[in-house]
Amino acid sequence: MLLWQRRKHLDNLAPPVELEGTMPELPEVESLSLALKEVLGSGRKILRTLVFDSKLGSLDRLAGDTLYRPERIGKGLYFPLAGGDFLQVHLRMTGRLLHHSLSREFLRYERLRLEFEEGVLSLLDPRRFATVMVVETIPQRRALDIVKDQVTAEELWERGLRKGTTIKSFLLDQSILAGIGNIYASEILHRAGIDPRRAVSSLSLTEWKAILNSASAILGLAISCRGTTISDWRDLFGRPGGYQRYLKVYGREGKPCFRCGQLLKRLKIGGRSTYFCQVCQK
DNA sequence: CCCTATGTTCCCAA
DNA sequence: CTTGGGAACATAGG
Repeated sequence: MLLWQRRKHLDNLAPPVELEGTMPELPEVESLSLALKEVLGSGRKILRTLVFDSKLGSLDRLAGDTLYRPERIGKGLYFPLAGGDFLQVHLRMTGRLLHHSLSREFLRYERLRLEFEEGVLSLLDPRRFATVMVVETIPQRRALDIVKDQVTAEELWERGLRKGTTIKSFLLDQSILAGIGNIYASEILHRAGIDPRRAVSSLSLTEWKAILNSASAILGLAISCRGTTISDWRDLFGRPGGYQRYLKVYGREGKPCFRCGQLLKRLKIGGRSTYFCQVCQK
């Protein structure tokens, strides 16, 4: 409300248009990245920048610069700028990007708008956790990315031997494996038949191969579905994703396992809800 | 009022 | 040094 009033003071746009928020993991951010590559082509000049939330800091220097197709690193997006810097975007819990042509309407939860000769790129974020900043370099030391890199079971097994945590927490550790979030971690372990409470150091090489196969299949399918829409995820053009119909355990506490019929359990691991089947996952 | 939430960071304790 | 717990960020929905 405050944002809208401030916005209204700045410019003379129509009242807010209602649009929902999001919550992106690797497949969702990858879907945005692929769509942005189409939209931005070989680079698009930013005609005007509108910042509606002072939490984002000053992004004035973007106006007049050229925005190029982004690279996804983990759950983050890095857009090269003509000047050699990068625009770093992380959507956190509820951030969302929308490409549209509603040049005169202020969108609900809109925090940032980049205007191009054709179209508008907006950041929408109800909870205002998303971060946008201009940085000089992209991260050099990178975590392993199951979609972009040739990750082997051997290297994960070896990394896991030295850790004193659970496989669930290990999969969510962004400094080791980039991009896996809370939904896909539960799904990956169910498909692999691994109990999320297992000590990561106890996993065999064979079990790691199962986890890696599971992760590749699930993340790949989720990308081709343009992500998972449980409540309100939408892609760059406002369309829902399709992976929700493939979810086997996430959000299904007390419902029967599709594989064995056992009622699914939920517990907290590392402070996050974790869904699994006591029978299928050992 | 209670609880939950697809993420990350920070402080503190074991 | 590591790990986990809890709080924080801020808002909506059940």
